[in-house]
Amino acid sequence: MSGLIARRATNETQKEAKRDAILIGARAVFSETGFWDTSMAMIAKRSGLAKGTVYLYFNSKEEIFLSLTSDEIETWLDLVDRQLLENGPSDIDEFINLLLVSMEGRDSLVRLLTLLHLVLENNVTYEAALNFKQNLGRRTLYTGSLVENALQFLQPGHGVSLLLNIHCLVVGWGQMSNPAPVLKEVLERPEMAPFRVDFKESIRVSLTALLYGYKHQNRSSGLSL
Amino acid sequence: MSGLIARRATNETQKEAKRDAILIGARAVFSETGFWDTSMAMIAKRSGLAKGTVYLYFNSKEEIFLSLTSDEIETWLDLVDRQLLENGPSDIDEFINLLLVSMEGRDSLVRLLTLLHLVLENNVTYEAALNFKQNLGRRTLYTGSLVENALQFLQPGHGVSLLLNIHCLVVGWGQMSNPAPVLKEVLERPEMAPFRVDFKESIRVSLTALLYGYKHQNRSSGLSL
Amino acid sequence: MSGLIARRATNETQKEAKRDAILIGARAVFSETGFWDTSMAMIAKRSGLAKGTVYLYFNSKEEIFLSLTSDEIETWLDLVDRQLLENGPSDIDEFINLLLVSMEGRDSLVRLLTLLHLVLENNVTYEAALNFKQNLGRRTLYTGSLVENALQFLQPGHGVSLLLNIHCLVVGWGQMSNPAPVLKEVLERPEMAPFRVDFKESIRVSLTALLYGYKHQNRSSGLSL
Amino acid sequence: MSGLIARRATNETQKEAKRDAILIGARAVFSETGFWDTSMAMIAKRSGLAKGTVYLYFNSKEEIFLSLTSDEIETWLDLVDRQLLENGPSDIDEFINLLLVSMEGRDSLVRLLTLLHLVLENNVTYEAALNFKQNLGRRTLYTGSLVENALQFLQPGHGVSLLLNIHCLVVGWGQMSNPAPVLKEVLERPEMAPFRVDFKESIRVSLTALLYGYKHQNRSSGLSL
DNA sequence: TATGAATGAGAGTTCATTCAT
DNA sequence: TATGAATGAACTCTCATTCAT
Repeated sequence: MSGLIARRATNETQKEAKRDAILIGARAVFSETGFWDTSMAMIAKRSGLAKGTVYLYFNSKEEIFLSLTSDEIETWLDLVDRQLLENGPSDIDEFINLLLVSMEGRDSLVRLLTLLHLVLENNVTYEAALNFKQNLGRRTLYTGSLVENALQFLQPGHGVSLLLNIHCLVVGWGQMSNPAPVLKEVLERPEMAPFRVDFKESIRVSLTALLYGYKHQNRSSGLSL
Repeated sequence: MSGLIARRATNETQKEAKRDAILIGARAVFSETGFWDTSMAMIAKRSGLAKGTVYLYFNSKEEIFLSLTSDEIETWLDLVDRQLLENGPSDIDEFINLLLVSMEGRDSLVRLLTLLHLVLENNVTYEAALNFKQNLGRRTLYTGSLVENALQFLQPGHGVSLLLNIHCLVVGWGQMSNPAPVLKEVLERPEMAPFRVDFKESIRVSLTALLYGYKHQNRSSGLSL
Repeated sequence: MSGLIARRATNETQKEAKRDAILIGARAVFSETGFWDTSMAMIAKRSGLAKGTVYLYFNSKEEIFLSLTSDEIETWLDLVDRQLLENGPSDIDEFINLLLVSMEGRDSLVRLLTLLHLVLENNVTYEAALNFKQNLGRRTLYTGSLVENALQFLQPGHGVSLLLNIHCLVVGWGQMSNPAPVLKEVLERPEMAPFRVDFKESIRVSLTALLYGYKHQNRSSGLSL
Repeated sequence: MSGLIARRATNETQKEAKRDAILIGARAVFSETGFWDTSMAMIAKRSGLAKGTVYLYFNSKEEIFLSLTSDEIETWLDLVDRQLLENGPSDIDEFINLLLVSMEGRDSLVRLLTLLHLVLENNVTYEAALNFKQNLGRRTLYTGSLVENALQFLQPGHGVSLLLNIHCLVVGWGQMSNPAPVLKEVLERPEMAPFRVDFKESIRVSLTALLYGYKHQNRSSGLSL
């Protein structure tokens, strides 16, 4: 009996392993070749599977992307949660530091977030989109509540708003600080200095102003976020 | 007669007119079909020209996009400049109102900015990228200086930084508030309410906090942006 | 059943068969339409395959050509070898007869050789060129040694040189004796008589003089080829 | 009156000059880019004329090629004629030397001859082909007769045959000694040594054997060429 | 479940040729 | 006569997707 169950479990495990193999392969290829220039064939080859097999697990390149992004966001949120619970930052600067540290070495997350919006425009089924959004929605609500705990001046519900705001900043500054090769070359010209941007520093400055602004507003009035 | 586009452009003015015809066609197709799904053939057909003719004026779909974006940004900056000079907003809320009004009806600008970063990753020559950036760079520096005049608490050079910041917010909130069709459907579910976002309102809130934050910082200390 | 080409080639033999089907189709189209005016689409259609399928087996029209040429040359060399071993020609005239007989009905070989040099100028990868040359190189060295056996007055190594010389004559006279349609029409005019050329006869005459010349030189002196 | 004639003459001269400009431009582009990869647009640009203008003088790229080739062959034949008349070579080796010297620095002639046969397969009108062949035909008959004078063992009419034979050798060895870039790389491998070929040396060896062979045959019998 | 051969629509791009100016 | 803008057919090659094995 336990043998049977084990065998079933093993099969499930094997399927999970194959899914993971695809995701791992896809992550590697995306980061090397860029999302738009990678084909399903490349992902299959990198995963050590046949093209047809990949289609047994994902309906499209876009859904692979979605799954990958979901994982990366969750991992990051897990880390943020842990830090919020452990370190209990009590002021804005500590909170921002915590965030910035949590983002270190997560270039690929930034890249994925940057693409996310556009990837969702094609080849994504309702089911996949729903699943993605519900997962992350729940996850975000939870982290949002932790954020509200950390930053006492936030009104209820504004933890999530802040997270969305951070998402915007990450996407916006992420794009600007990771220009395409041609642009990079252009930006190296001396007159382009005002438009060269450092991701971490930009996030820090914007977020600092934003949070002090919120705090100030909430103190001086009941202005809603 | 002058309104007609010449069958055969024989001077610079007529060529400019033909270029514009292509840009107008392209804008229409981009907005209906989305950038990624429009082909040069579609642009040509919509402009009433042969495929080969389009290639006489632009090297690629991407360069058409760039030209279009450049035009739209400039038109918008022109408007902002005019408003700043005429209305001379003297406080943050007036400034933000001016900005928001200037953006009304400019959905296509938002859409273009949202794509800009990714479009630049393909088929754009150094020359095209340089031309684009230099034009806009100069333009932005000018508007930046006007902004500094309007918001006296800004340090020199921070006008441009603020414009970049606004760019980030526009891209970030623009993406979130214009979800792809599948996502839109998903977001209509009741539990998704916290993630439904209104562009104008979100920009207003973020920008307000950001600017009050800046002002506060600059008043209380010499903290650099 | 074995004669049929499998819908889907699942093993090496079937794949070889499909490759052959493409080559057969290509040969037909080349000879009807001429190499320069045939497209991959035409080859695909003639082979009863989809365009994409042809690309699974060959990287370009040029590589199909190369493969075809390689096959035809090898078949011809095989025949020459056999004849040399069986008939053991012992004088120049017998040798030349043997060669001429071996070329009968090989118009397509002549045509291919005539184009070979130019086809190699485009779309041929190093690998394809290397493979082609190594195969034929080995093959030629072998036949060259048989030729040396047959014509005792040849010095070691001169069998291959003679084969190259023959190649030159075949290409040169092949071009002249197979003029393009317009030229053919022009050559029919009476005053063009001196420039009308018969392939077989021209080869015979040139080769005879060439070989008697060699023989003479080698007898009277040690003059190297 | 003379003014009118002069003006007409000038116009004719100008037309001739324009024709020449095209030919000079074409020669340059052909030698840099190769015949197959040059377009009419490139020839026009290089000649400093508009595309349409080129079509006023030539019907196609191929006819430009033909005209160019005709010129180069004639120039070469002129040189050979002069040498034959001045130096009056009386034996085979002197004759061959004369020929080889006359070919020095004429790589472009060799290249043109190599392509001639294939170029004639497309876009050449009957008139152009006729004109080409008649010109060169006459020219060749004359040089042929001079050759017969120089090499006394040649029968009447065999001067032209010899010239055709030389044409064959030039084309054949010309192709082999000027391999396409890929082939060149392949031929640099050590095992390819037997297939590396020097144009001048190969021509000399082949021609020597050929002529001694002819001479020998004609002495010992009445065997026709 | 896994494979990878086969498909074929369609994208980008070029260029000989025409013809309004 | 000269121009060069405009054309559009044609070509190569890719790749998501299917499906026989």
